Formats: sequence, structure tokens, C-alpha cells
Amino acid sequence: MAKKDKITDKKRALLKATLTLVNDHGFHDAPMSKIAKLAGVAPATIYLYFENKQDLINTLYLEVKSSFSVCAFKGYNKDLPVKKGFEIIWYNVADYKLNQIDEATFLSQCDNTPMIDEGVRKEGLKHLQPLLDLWERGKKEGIIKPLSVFILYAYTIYPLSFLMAMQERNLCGLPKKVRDEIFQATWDAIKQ
Amino acid sequence: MAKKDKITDKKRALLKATLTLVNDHGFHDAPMSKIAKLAGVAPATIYLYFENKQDLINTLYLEVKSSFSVCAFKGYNKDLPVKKGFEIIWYNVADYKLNQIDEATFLSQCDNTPMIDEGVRKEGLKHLQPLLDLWERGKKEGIIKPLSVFILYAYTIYPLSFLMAMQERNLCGLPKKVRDEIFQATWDAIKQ
DNA sequence: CAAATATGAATGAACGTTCATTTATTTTTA
DNA sequence: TAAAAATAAATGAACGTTCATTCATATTTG
Repeated sequence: MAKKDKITDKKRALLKATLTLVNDHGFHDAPMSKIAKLAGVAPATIYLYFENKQDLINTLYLEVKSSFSVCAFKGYNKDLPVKKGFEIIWYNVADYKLNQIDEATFLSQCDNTPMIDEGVRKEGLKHLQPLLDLWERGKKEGIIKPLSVFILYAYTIYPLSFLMAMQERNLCGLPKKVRDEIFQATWDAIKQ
Repeated sequence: MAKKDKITDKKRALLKATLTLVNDHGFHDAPMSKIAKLAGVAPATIYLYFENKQDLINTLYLEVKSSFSVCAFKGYNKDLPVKKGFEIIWYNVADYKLNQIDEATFLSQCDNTPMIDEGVRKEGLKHLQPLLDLWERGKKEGIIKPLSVFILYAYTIYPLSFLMAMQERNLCGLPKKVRDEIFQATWDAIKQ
């Protein structure tokens, strides 16, 4: 294995370990010592790859947010009809939230605590632009209600976070048939 | 002032201080020393009213959750027609989330981090029973889609948490007219 | 005055971070 | 190419600080 790859490997192991521990116990109950141990590395080694704990968390946040966006827009292009395009993105997001549970749980936690620096959080929002554009087009074409993007987001993407958490606690299963019902509810909420 | 009331006062001050500090910095960045100082009390005094920090947090959670429920069902009774009853509850919840911001923010944080013991969290859910009963009746009468309570919750109550957070960050205003639009989206999502 | 209430200082454990070394790898030299 | 030198990567122990909690003492109350 080339030298460059090895470096990346250790960094990745640290990010993964942080994800796991923060999910299980929260930011401040995920001590650097445990992160290091789980990543198979000495505590001091973390500081070769990250400035400090906050930098580690911020980096992880942007990394995960970015991978989320890549998934969200797989198979999507802006020339598709509004409903079809929305359907593709929505199911992508649903798949992500229900399969990449660790990553999705981490993002939920970040969105609801003062864990992430506000600037970094803004940075992570940029990835969603294609969806905002799609909504804008849908409104112009009279297909989607003239609601703000925040409301559209609150009713199409955000509920999935809740359902993911419920599934994770074994309170609620979400097979394909149910996901289709959920999509219908989503569409009913935002369609004109 | 009677003795009993004084005790209650100090306890209340401690709970309020905890709420504020946890909202601003998160559970583990809200040290007992600062909680005590903000409540105008010596650190040791906390332990006269609470077993330990986790007990303080759990108590606060149940307290807030309970006051939330009281608000949610104000003016509601189970003999109202399904849509009317739902409308009353929904607007109550919306008012709570948009006015009692500190309490609502705290609950959001609790719902998305491992801050609260799982047992205590289950305890806090019981208060919502009248809404679950209303949904059940709505389904029987063919007014509401036959979805699980989790999905109904995800599409009617949960989005308000997101919109509250956005309003709090000054990213989005929510005047009466917009709240009415949001209610319409909610109803479209769950109505048969 | 005795019981209840409250205190501030003290305690030990745990934390993030640093630092003097060691170990591994790469480059230079003969 | 093989030994020597230089550099990079990684380490574990140690530091100063902060934390939740306790305790001996003081104040308030009935």
C-alpha cells in the first residue's frame, strides 16, 4: 500500500471511531482517549491529523454531509420532470437514512445540538442546492405549493430523520410498502 | 413565603438555569458550578434537591415534557370532531414551539442525543396518549390515512421542531398566515 | 437550642493537549 | 547496493485544568 493511502486510512479510522462514539454517548462523552483506542492509535496521533477535538468533529460533519449529498442526488438530473426528480431524490434520502444509519444519526445529533460551529454548519448546507432549485421550478410550474424552502424541507426530508430514529430504537419498521405510503404523504403535503 | 414554596423556588431556579445552560452549550458543557451560579446558589445546594447531574436532567426533561402536554391539549376534549380536535392540538403545539422557545429547544436536543435515560424518555411519551387516540378514531372514521402513529407524528408534530429551530436562527419567520399554510400542508399529508 | 438548610473549600477522577522519545521509512552517500 | 544519515510518523507518559461530588462548618428557622 502506498504511503498516501496509509495516511488516509488512519484519518478515516479516526473519523469512523469518532462517529461511533459520538453516536453512542454524545460529543462530550466521547473522549479523545477512547477515540484513539477505538481507532487503534495513540492519543497523540490524533493531533497529527487534526488540530483539536473541535476540528475533528467539524471535519467529520462536513465529510458525512458531503457523502449524504452524493447519495441524495444519485441518478438525478435537473432536466427531469419535477415530480419524477423529487421522487428520485426523496427515495435516495430515505435509503440513506434507513441504511447508513450511523451517518444519519450523527447528522441528526449535529442538527440539534451546539456541537458544530455555526459557520461549518452553513458550509454543509450548500450541498442541497439542486433540491432547492427543483422546488423553485416546481413552484413556477404550479406543481408545488408556494411555501418557503424551510417548510418544504420540514415536510419532505426532516420527517425521515424522526422515522429513522424510531426504526433504530426498534419502535417502527419501514419496509418498501410503508416507504411508498410515506412518500405519498410527503407529496400530498407539498403538491399544489 | 411558606417554607414549602421556598424549596420549590430554589428547585425551579436550578431547573431553569439548567435549561438555559444546556440549550446554550449542551449537557456536558453545562457544569454544575455554572448551574449553581446562575441559580444563585452554592454548588453543594444542588445535591439537596437532586441526586446527581443525571437526575437533574431527567427531572427537567419530565417537567418540560409535562408542561408541553398541558399546553398541547388546552381546549381539547375527545368529543370534538376529528379535524377540529386535531386542529386545536396542532395549533397549541405550534404556539408552544414558537413561543416557549427555550423549553422546545431543550426537548429537541433531548430527542436527538443520548442525554436522557431511555426509560425516562419512554415515561415522557405517555402524555401524548390523547393525540394517539384521536388519530385512531380518525382512521376508523376514514378521515385519516391508515398510517402508524410514528408516521403521523413525523408529519404533523415533528416538522414544527425544525421550523422552530430555523426561526430561532432568524432564517425564517412564521407569522399567523404562514402557520395556516403549514397546517394545510400537515392536514394534506395525513388526511385520507 | 435543635433540626433543617445552605455553604465554600476540598477531593479524586477524567479530560484535552503537549512533549520528549522511539520506531519506521526514505534519502543520501560511498 | 548496502550502510549511514535524515526525516516522518507514532507513541505513552505527564501536564494543567475542569468536572461532579463530598464534607466539615455555618446559618437560618421553628
